Amino acid sequence: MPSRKIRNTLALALLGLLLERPMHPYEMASTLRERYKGSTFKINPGSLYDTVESLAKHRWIEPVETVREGNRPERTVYAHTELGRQEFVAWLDELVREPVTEYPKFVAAVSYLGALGPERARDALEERARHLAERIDGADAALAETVGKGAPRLFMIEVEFVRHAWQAELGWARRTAAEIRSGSLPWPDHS
Amino acid sequence: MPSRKIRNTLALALLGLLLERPMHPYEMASTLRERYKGSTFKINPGSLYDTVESLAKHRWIEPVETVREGNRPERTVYAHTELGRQEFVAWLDELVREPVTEYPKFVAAVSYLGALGPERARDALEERARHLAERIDGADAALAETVGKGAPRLFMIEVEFVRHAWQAELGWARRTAAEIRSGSLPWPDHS
DNA sequence: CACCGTATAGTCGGTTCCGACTAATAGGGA
DNA sequence: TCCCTATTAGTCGGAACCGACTATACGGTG
Repeated sequence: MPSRKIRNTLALALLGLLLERPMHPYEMASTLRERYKGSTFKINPGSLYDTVESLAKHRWIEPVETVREGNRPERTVYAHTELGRQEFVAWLDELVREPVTEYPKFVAAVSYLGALGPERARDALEERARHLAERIDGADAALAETVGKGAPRLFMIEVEFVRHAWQAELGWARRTAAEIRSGSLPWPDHS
Repeated sequence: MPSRKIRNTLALALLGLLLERPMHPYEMASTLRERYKGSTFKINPGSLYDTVESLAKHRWIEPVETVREGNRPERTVYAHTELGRQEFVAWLDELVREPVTEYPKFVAAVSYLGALGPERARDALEERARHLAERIDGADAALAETVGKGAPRLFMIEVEFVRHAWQAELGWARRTAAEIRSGSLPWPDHS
C-alpha cells in the first residue's frame, strides 16, 4: 500500500506549484529553475511533459484552458484538482516520515574504495572535501542573500538541510583521509 | 568529457566483482546481495541482464564460456577485460573526487515542508528521527559483527559512511522539530 | 514417493527518463 | 531594415529501468 501511482518527485514539485496558481508546463519549469537553481528538482524537457501527462491521467491536475498567442502552438494551462491537493499532502507527509533507501553514487564508490589504493584514495577524498567546502560556501551565500531580503527561513529550509548534509560528508571525507594518512585505517592487500 | 558511456552504478558493482573472478550474471547478483544486503546497490533481475549486456557491448567485460548443467539453460560466464579494469579505476576515482548533484526524495519533500503546517511537520520529522535511529542501530550491529569476525574495517567502510550520513540527518531532523516546537523557526501563513 | 517450499536462472513487455533537436518570437545592435 | 542571439515552448526516438512472470532443480516431510 505504500506504493503510490506516481513516484517521480518532479511531480511533487509541479503539483506544489499548481497549488499556488494555474500554469502551463513551460512556466512550471522556468519557475522551478528560478526558485531552486537546478538543485532539489531535476528538470528536463522530456520528463516535464511526461510528468504533466501522468499527473493529468491520474486526475491530480487538469487542463483549464488552452491559450494561443500569435502563431505559437497552443499552450495548455493546468490547475490542481481537489484529489491532487489531498494526494500532495499525503505524499509529502509520507516522504518526511519514512526514510526510503536510495543509492547515491558516492556510496557505491566508497564500497570499492580499496581498489584505489591508499594514496590515491586519500588524495581523491581530499579533493572531494575541497569541492564540498565550495558548495557549502555557495549555500551560505544563498542563505545569507535570502535572509538579507527579509524572506522567511522556511523558504530556504531545504538549502539548510542540504548544507548540513554536505557538512557531514565533508567531515567524514576529511577524517577518513586523515585516517588513511595516519595508518589508523589499515589497507589490506589489493591486487 | 566527464560523461562516461555507462553511468549506472550497478555496472560499477558488477565490474568490481569480475575483477575478483569470472562469474555468470545470477552469481554476480547473489554475491552482491549477500555482501551488501540490498543496500548500496539496487539489484533487479531486469536491470542486471541489461547492464551485463551493456558492459559487454562496450568491451569492459566479455563472455569466457557458456556452461550447461542438466536441462537448465546455458549460463554465460563473464570476465573483465583490460579496458574494463582501467575504466573501473578511472570511474571510481572520478566518483570519489567530484560530488555529483543528486535528487534525494527527502530534499524534495523538505522544500515543501511549509505545506504540512507546523504541527504535522514537527510530528513527521520526529517520526523520521525514530526511523533513522533504528537504522543507525542496525548499522552499528552490522559493523560490530564484522569487527567481531576479524574482518578489516575497509570491508565495511561504506556502512561507516552511511551511518555517519544518517546520524547527521537525525541531528537535523531533531533540531528542526525542536525549532518548530519552540517557535524559533517561524511559520508563514499557508493557505 | 508425491508434495511443497525454496533456490537457481533468467525473459519480456511495459513505463519512465533523457537530452538532442526543432521552431517561433522578441529584443537589440550595426 | 536585417541579422544575431536569447528566450519561449515543446517533440520525439532511443536508452534505461523495473518487476511480474516463467521454468527447472533440490531438499525435506508426512
